[in-house]
Amino acid sequence: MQRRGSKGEGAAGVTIVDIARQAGVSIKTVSRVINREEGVGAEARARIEDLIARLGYRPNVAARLLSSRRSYLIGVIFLRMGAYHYIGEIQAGAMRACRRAGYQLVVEQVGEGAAGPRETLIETLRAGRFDGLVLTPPVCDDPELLDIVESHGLAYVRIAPGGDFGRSPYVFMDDASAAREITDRLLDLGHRRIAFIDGPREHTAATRRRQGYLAALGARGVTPCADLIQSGDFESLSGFEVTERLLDLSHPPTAIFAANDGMAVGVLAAAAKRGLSVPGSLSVVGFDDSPVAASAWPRLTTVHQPVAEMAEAAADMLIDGFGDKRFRGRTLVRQLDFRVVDRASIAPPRKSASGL
Amino acid sequence: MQRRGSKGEGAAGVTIVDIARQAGVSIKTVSRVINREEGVGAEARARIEDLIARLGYRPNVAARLLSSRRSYLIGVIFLRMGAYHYIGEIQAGAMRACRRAGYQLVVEQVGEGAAGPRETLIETLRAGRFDGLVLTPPVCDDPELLDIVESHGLAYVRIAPGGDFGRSPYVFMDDASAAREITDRLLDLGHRRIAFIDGPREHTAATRRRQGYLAALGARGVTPCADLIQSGDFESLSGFEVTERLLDLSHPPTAIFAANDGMAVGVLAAAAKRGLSVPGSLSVVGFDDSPVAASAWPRLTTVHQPVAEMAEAAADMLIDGFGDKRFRGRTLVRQLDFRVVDRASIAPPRKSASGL
DNA sequence: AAACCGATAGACAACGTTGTCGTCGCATGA
DNA sequence: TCATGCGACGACAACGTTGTCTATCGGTTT
Repeated sequence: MQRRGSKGEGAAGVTIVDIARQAGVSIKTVSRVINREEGVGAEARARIEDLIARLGYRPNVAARLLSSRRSYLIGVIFLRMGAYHYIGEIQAGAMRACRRAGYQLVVEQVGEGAAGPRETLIETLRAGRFDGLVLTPPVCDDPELLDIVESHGLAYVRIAPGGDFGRSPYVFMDDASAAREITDRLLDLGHRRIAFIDGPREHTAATRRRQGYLAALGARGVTPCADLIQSGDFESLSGFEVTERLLDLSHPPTAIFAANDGMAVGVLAAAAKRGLSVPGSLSVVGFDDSPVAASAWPRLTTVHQPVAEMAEAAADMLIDGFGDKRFRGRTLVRQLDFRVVDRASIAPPRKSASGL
Repeated sequence: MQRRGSKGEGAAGVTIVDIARQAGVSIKTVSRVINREEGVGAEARARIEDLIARLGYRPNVAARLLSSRRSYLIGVIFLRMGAYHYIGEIQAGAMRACRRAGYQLVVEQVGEGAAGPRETLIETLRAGRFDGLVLTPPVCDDPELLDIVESHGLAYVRIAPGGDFGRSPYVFMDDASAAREITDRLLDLGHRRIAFIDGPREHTAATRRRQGYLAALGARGVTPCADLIQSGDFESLSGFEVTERLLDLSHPPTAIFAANDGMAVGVLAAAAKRGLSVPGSLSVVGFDDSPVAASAWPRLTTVHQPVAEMAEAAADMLIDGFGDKRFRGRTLVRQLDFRVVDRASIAPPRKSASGL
């Protein structure tokens, strides 16, 4: 039928048949070696492994899929990919895990264009054959989408889900502790009037960050002042506007903690507009360690989320799970550590304000 | 052999055989319809198409690949994915094209970890079966990597390559014209002492931007002053430092054009530090329309690169090319339009300076 | 009327692997 | 001595599609 593709490469096109013939065994035996199955003698195994290495043999993914229904494909699902800064890191992390285990990573985006997330997800799942899925926020917080995935009988791991924790394996970071720790930084410097800019309600991580903030204040006996807790929508403009209100207060804050970096940049902008130096006259911290945090001015003190590591762990859990009868009933959870990134946007409060 | 997977879904698992049986034709005829081949009567075709739609049949990717060597997989190759802000847009764009044509997008990263880009690329190409590749900078500017791709006989399209233009199809944006146009904005406002902050030498786009800047000055008869052309490294800190030097000049610039947004933010910071209002006392423009540009203060006037569109066009070219005997000898090029994003960081120069 | 044609369609093998089942040789225990 | 069991391995079908080759049919040309 088809001619053997005449690649410019020597090694390409080696099949299991070639190995079998040269090793003087059946293809089934070679298959057993590849898949680490029992029932192959030590010397035959050694001979075959040596040949595989020498000829640079790689199993044909398609044939494998066709025969065994395992695709060695893991999908990462995003909602509107352009919008999030962390997608590169997620992919990089997931890819590390995939490559280690001989898997490939397929990226999919749902909810772009005319069709809604539901439709595109169904379409995606039908078209591609995935062994498992890594679900990112906010996809992983939509019960309806989870239903769809489950109805396809697909294994999946969520990254930083907002709730419904019993439902599937997931990886997460302790937002509350991180928020508490970065608030402590401010407290340690002597700040007492610390404002908090919340995120949108549906973003449950923002809520956990607020709780951490409150816990830190509580632990030092600082009573949180309602005026100082304002809500934003994670966009920098909201950070800007809220800050204007905050600075107009009769007794303005000496430090502002924004629940994400985007809003923190807005805080910086509002301060710049008023000629208020940061961190001299106002300290600012963000959350996420997004790229803007590093290029903002001054460089933003923030919390680094181990995004790549979370994705790597998620993919690892998925791959390990495949051996395990597809997660049957087990619920796995992995927590990863955050890190406070000390940069240049915080300093002790000016005397006048700190005195009190 | 294997039992038919008992999916929770009705439609999954429909094969070409089911369609053929219900339509009362052979599987080959169905195959012809799917692949838009000739030789099927109108009514048979209609009947089959109807069945395909009703049963929600999707060709099995693996079987197709195995049989025809077309994988319907397009790879996008990045170098260190975490590092660039535009990767989400690139993927989103490429995915649009893929989805339209029934392809899937596989993301790959080279040069991460111990192994160099060379090794990981070879490994990647050997493991995955791609129909074609979209190469992003700086991968697409490494002749050695291009050699590897070519030696595998793979079709590829480059996005914004820096040189070696005859070598393959590519898509690009006219950096020079864009730089010229944004410089004209400044000139139109009356600025004559316009500084330019260059990028790192290996970044060929920076060079083209500088040429555009020079061309704009030349067209108005403004002689560029060597003092006003300084080099940076695309990081915001370098923008800050260069600006300090610039502002210390006996005859400082009234406007600064930074070759990317990151450095432009640094310019803004340096101005803020000196209490120089932007755009009142100093106009600033950047390039790229990266996320920081929109959230900086004041919001940065910059050039929007059609990143998503370029990726979409690249994937389209690839897919179209497959029909065409794999690009045999043809060199295709597509140019996409930039757009100057007018925001709040430029204004006419103060009288004292503009007079001259 | 014979020969030929193009349009339409089907039979069958092939792609490269894994799953199932069977066989062989040899050691073990009764 | 003979069944019994076990470890090592092979034969063969199956996965779902496409490529190649061949057959049928109605109409046109000679």
